[in-house]
Amino acid sequence: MEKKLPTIKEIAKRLNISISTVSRALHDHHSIGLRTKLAVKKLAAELNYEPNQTAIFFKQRKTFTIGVILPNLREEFFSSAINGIEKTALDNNYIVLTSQSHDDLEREKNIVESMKKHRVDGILASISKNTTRIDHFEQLKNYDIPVVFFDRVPDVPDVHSVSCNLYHSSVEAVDFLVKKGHKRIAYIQGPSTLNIKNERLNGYYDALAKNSIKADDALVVSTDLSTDGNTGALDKLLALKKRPTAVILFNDYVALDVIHHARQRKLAINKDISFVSYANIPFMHYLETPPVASVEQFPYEQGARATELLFKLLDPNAKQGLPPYENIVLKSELIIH
Amino acid sequence: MEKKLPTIKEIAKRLNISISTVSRALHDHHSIGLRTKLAVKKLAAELNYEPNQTAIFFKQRKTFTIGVILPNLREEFFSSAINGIEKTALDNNYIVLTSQSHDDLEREKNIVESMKKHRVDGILASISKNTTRIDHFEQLKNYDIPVVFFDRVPDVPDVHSVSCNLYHSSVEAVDFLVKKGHKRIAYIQGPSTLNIKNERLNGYYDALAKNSIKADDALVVSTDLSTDGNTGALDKLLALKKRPTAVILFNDYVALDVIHHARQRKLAINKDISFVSYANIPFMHYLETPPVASVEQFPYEQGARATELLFKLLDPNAKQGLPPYENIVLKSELIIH
DNA sequence: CTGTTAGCGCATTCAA
DNA sequence: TTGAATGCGCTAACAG
Repeated sequence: MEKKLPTIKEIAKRLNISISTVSRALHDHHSIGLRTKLAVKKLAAELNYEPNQTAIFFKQRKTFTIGVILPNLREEFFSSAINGIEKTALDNNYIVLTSQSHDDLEREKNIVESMKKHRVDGILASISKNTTRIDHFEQLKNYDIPVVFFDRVPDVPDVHSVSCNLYHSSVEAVDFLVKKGHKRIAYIQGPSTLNIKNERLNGYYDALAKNSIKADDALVVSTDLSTDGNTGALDKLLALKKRPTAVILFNDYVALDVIHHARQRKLAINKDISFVSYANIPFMHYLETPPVASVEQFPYEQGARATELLFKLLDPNAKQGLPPYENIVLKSELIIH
Repeated sequence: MEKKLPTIKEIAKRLNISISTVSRALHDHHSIGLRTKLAVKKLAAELNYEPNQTAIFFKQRKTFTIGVILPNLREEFFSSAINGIEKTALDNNYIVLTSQSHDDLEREKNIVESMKKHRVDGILASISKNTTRIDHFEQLKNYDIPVVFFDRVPDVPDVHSVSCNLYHSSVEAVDFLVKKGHKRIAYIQGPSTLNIKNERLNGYYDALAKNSIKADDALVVSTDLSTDGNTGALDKLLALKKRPTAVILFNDYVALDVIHHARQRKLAINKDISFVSYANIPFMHYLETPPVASVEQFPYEQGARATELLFKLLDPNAKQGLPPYENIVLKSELIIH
């Protein structure tokens, strides 16, 4: 039942010329007779000829495909990043193979293997929260598959990356809250693996010091980003004799759970307690009581920049002049709502 | 700088046997000597041999890749669908190429072309709201690329599809509101292209009749799904002398805008006005005043079922017994919150 | 049980 | 300006 698609061979036969002539004609090779060229193109159009990309991929050792590995697509942060990636990729005639790790390291490894098998030309990755070692990415060097990490980047020197520096916004966040009159400012941090550089927490501590507020270790709690972890973290803070009046949250998804939970515990949000968060996803605006401020991390730009960097790495000409490892750092912004 | 990966040729040379013997050994072909087989496998392991998939794709005329075309990934509805698709695909050793049409027909066409070029084995699609003709999908028949539509399916008979019948839930939704005491029940419908079968509206009208409520055309308004369209539709209803006390909304994304807008207009939600919606995305639970009920459309299952159907179409053995066009219809469920 | 051969569709080097 | 020949890595039909 196989349909037989036209090939250059077919065209060559019909025109009684050689395969290579057809190939050249279709590629507008300089040394080709106008007559034959036109004839070839005409017949090609008639036959509805289209080159078999799999053959070309095979021959060129390129698939014009980039793989994207990220924790999940459910979070608007990552779907925005995908938009930036897709845009840049499509502009370069590349196509995007996306796969979700669901924050599972084993899955992440499988995806890498699968993408390697499929011979993607390069990979963009935002690592899972359980990824501490990146051997599965490192091995790709043996296959000439460059990797650019974005947003969730591993804390090692010898990788390419695009990320957002959250330090200054973290300072601003505390400043903002202090200016609003808050003195007991808590902080709910994420898993340590995503926090290695600790920009958020360092900013938090530095800003407290700057504002002459004594840091209180009881005010810093952790979540594993699960709903239980998120609400549990809030509960811990609410159990303190001296409750915080403001809480800085690891990101907007933590914020969703925490704000929801605070409502259920009958707290008057923005009165009893105020929240600041990270990510600034548009969705939050639908909440009746969104965080009073959120740190914009520019997912679209991160995705786009990471893709551009990957293309630079993929370009054999430009490759020479590149520094061994490029680490692009965007500046986050505190957005007051 | 090209790294040279080991090939079966290389293995053959080193072992002084033929290429085909190596190939067979690696595939556990039955007629192969145990000694040679082990030797081959041993060397293959040592050399870190991995078959070049692009060569195999080329030879087998298969890429083990399925393309997914959908309006966007931002909506949790579609990212859930992707999860169902990814799961099923990965279980079958397929990989998923996803692309967003952003509800733009031209883009959708480009994606189809691009996927065709990349020789995906099959395509899953949820069409854009501007897609009225599906020639760009139809032509894929000439390339033996089967297409299965899901959720947003074109209203033509000769396609494979998986969708969710919303009629009964629509009736239930009205019944539910009537039972709650509502008599003026409005309906905000989506673009006509996504509404061809009109299951929502038919259910609405039938249920009104069943409950002896006279339908009022002024209570049925439309949105193009943009934020302005959504809020404008509500405004139209609020401008009526006799305002509705309940509104059924095309989907949860319309609901987000409408509920937000209603709040801004100082309406007491669930008191002045109540909402019922479609999609039942988990995100809505974070709202302080989510719709009182929502119709579950099972995106994950739709994705999974559509993928299974696609694999059936891809399977040359099973293909024989298939009906020419399969249209799987799931039953939606009204979920009371 | 193993080797030989051909070919998938195309690009490309070498000859003419 | 064109053609012939080669090979990319692998599978499989055929032959021994």
